[in-house]
Amino acid sequence: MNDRLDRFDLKILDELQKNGRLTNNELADRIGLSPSQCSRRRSRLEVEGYIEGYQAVLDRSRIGLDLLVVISVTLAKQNHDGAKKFARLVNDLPEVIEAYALTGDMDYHLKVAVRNLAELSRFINNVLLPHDSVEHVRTSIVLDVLKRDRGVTLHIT
Amino acid sequence: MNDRLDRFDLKILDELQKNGRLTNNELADRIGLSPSQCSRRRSRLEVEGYIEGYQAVLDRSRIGLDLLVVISVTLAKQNHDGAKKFARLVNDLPEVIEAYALTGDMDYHLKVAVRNLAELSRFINNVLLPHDSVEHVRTSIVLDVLKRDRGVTLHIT
DNA sequence: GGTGAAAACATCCAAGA
DNA sequence: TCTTGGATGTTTTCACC
Repeated sequence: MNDRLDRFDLKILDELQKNGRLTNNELADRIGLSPSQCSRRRSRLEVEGYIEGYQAVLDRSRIGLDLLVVISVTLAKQNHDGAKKFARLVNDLPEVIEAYALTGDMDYHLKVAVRNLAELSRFINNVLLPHDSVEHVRTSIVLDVLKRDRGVTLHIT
Repeated sequence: MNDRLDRFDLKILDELQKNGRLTNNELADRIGLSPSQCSRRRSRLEVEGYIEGYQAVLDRSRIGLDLLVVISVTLAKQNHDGAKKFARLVNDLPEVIEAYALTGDMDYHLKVAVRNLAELSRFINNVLLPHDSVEHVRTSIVLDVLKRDRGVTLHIT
């Protein structure tokens, strides 16, 4: 699995999770390797798929998306390809940031960002509920973000 | 709110969400502005807080974290500063990627990444449940990721 | 795993639209 | 006021050690 990653590779991944725009010079300072070595290792980590990409993280509320909600969705059982249709749906909906299929009764979780309650209401009643495959939804509003996604913790020896 | 963002700014944010390591030259090609203009605007978007940072996105399963789970946590009601203690706890736990306080009965949602079921079991029984403030947990395993977080959709005029 | 040099890039400033 | 193009220092990357 990560047998091919030594402690330098792990440190590079760790630093790039914290700041994805670090230069090879800055990486070199932080991990104690030459810049060219960092360049080569980083490029390898990208090519071999350890690094899937780099993302700018935006302040959602700064651009008007003040409401974050988690919507639990139950799909109708009868419809056999309802799951596929639903997957296509959530991928096409710009309000949906993340979507997971889960074990348990409430089959799906959607993380959704909208401007306000009016838009949330419109999204649920005019977009989600009318869809064939959707049987039931339960909406929970995010009151507080206790921990934001800053990547995984890498156990560096 | 975003009155101060014209369509070029929005396009820059959009492109940087998709690829956070775009150079100003690449940005310039994509949005039709000079590289120096892109540099200036990007720096302004950073300083003014529209861009919070840049993150490398890792392939979790490639580094051994094959299990993604959503844990719904109910806190004990009596303990008045249980919420604060819980917030501190989840921030200290490396397994927890995201944590939200929600409206509704199941008060908190944790997104957790672990190596396997043994580690999940250890995390729930030896870490989460023994904590004072935690009353009840319900664990849902992520069976499928329908949509990954690639940032929000910006409505560019 | 490091070095050095060439090419690409970021950033700043003077000047134009 | 917003934008451009060129000057200058940095960064990336490659061949080579």
